[in-house]
Amino acid sequence: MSHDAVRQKFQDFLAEQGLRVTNQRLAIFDAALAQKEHFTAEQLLVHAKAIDDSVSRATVYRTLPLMTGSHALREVDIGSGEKFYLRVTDSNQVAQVVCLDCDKIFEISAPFMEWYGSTVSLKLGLKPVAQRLQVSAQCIAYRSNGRCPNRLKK
Amino acid sequence: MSHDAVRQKFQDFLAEQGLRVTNQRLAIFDAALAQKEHFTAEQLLVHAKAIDDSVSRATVYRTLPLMTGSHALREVDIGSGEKFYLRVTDSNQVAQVVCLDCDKIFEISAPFMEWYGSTVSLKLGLKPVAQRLQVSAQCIAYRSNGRCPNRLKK
DNA sequence: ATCGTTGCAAAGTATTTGCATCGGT
DNA sequence: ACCGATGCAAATACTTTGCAACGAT
Repeated sequence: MSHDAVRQKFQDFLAEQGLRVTNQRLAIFDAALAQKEHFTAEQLLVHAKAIDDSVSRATVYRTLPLMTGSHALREVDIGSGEKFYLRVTDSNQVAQVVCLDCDKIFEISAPFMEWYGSTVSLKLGLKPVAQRLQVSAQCIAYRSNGRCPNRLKK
Repeated sequence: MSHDAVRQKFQDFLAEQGLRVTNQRLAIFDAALAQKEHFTAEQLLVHAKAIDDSVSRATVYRTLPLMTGSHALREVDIGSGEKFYLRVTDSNQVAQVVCLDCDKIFEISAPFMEWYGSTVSLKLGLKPVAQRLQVSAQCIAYRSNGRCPNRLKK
């Protein structure tokens, strides 16, 4: 789906919910969709401010649930204090592999997850809503020579 | 394994690390192992205080990593702000099913998880350390008649 | 002209830390 | 006696919220 189509879908979502289409919301939306990798609320604020300087941190936090609610973004929680977000491309059947050395998050497909969630939830009398699988791992390269090929920060 | 055996293992772990066996650490340990269900740091503080009133919040937070490090407890993060802990009984190959209606956490076995973690991590050049699978679901009973059989709070 | 939306700063929530004192070894 | 461990309160990190001004419909 093109950017414009996804953008339109977001605007339709806002309309359906009786919410207004504001410049700030669109700036945050465009900034979010431009990200190729996982990003935090704080990083999104910086990029959104570059588009529209009037965007505030509060509005970013208030807009993120709207974007996940309209399925434009997916929330990725790796249990590290802050939450990450990622543009929705394919399906929800993805797992995250988090490198403990370089903090990089890899997304990989996990086609069996949905089946598993359904099977197990129904057995408990529950209706599955979402599932997530996260693998924590360490760089083999880092272990052996002290350098992590994917290292970003620190 | 009996409580005494696990307790001894914890004390051995402390000794190995050059750490001291204090009354506070033992009170926190005993309180944690007495819990049958998932608990938070705050809940653990209450129970540990009942055993030894001198236990403080800071010591609970400082002791939790020691207990997970010695594999007496397992950390369970459901992405809800606070972390949960659970006594280790069997293996690590368990997944959590979280009911969005009643906040109850069900633990279920997921024997394929470890295989999956290894396969995928190695493909990325990573050494798997841990994996977790979490399914979010809703009570079917609650959806239909407004009551959740497992409801605890709220 | 409404009434939802915004920015700001203050508040909230979960957890961590500095420091003087305490207590295991 | 040494030096790690503790309680307390302050600090931190991320996110949420109250409120008066703003702006989309």
